[in-house]
Amino acid sequence: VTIKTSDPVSRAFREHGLRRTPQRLAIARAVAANDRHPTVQDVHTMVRGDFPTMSLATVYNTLRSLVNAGVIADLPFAGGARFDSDPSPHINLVCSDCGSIVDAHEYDPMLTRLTRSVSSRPDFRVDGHRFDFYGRCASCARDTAKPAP
Amino acid sequence: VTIKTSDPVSRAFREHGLRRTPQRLAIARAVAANDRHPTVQDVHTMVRGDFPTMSLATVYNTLRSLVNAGVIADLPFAGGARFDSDPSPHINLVCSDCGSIVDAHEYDPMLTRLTRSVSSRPDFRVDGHRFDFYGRCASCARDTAKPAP
DNA sequence: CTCTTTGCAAATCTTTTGCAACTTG
DNA sequence: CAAGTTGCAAAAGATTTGCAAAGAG
Repeated sequence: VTIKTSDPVSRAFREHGLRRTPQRLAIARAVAANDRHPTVQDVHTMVRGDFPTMSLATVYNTLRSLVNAGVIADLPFAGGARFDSDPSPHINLVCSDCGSIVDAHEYDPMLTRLTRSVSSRPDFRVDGHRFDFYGRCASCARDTAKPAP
Repeated sequence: VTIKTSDPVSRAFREHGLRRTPQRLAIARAVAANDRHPTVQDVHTMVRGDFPTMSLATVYNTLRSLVNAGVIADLPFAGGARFDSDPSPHINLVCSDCGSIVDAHEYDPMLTRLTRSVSSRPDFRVDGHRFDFYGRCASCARDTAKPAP
């Protein structure tokens, strides 16, 4: 299989010394191309089209590698982990009803300052972060507003 | 069993319409008295001294009720949930080595402003939050600094 | 008396691991 | 070649659920 060597995913693999197997690249690209914060199952489903024999364990292992390399971020939830293709500081708006997770970038400057500040603490060496708000997205709030008139 | 009716835990139960069974009060007090962000197992162990027959399922169910009522916050992690007796906005410093979670309150004013700001969004109804930094605590950073000289 | 909670066991789910065969660097 | 990966199946945990008995309001 010929593999493009110049895209962001390939570059990230190079920089982090990850082996560039077709499966791993497909998994990394699937997450990178998806801003819905997919679950492991989601990723497996996305990739299965091109790699029908790929096992769920491989998806788990690869996602773990990518998280350890800092290429993506994982967001553990009670019902299973979600993956965020953007590991830089931003807020996640998490809907408890429909499970949607939307990035809010309006607060990035504030969070960047905050991260810098916490990173300079002598008593803690920062290497990751997570900023979540939980609640109801617009459409779920609407649904709940007038359920049984 | 006679139950004090004036402490914060009892009050929270009243306000949220939770039944005040001895088991539930003990679980709530165990979490309230612990600032280490205990796991479900931790809570079970703490309460077993007084209630030897209490099952893990009861701990799970009760903690869920308390989270739903907003009395405590849960922090899902890959290895299981941790519980935070302080549901108000603050930063958690999570050590990836030893698993310690320490509250950092220096940033509370900033987070309170941030929370107010996000809460006023027309497209999202906030009812919870989570602000984590991951990395190494002082003592784990020290251990890693000179492992094999 | 009614509805909730408890305790125990079984069931579900998510995530990790052991291993042999196969690839990548 | 040597070390890292893949697939598959089994294992390990974490969390939930079904039910009958007990308890709270």
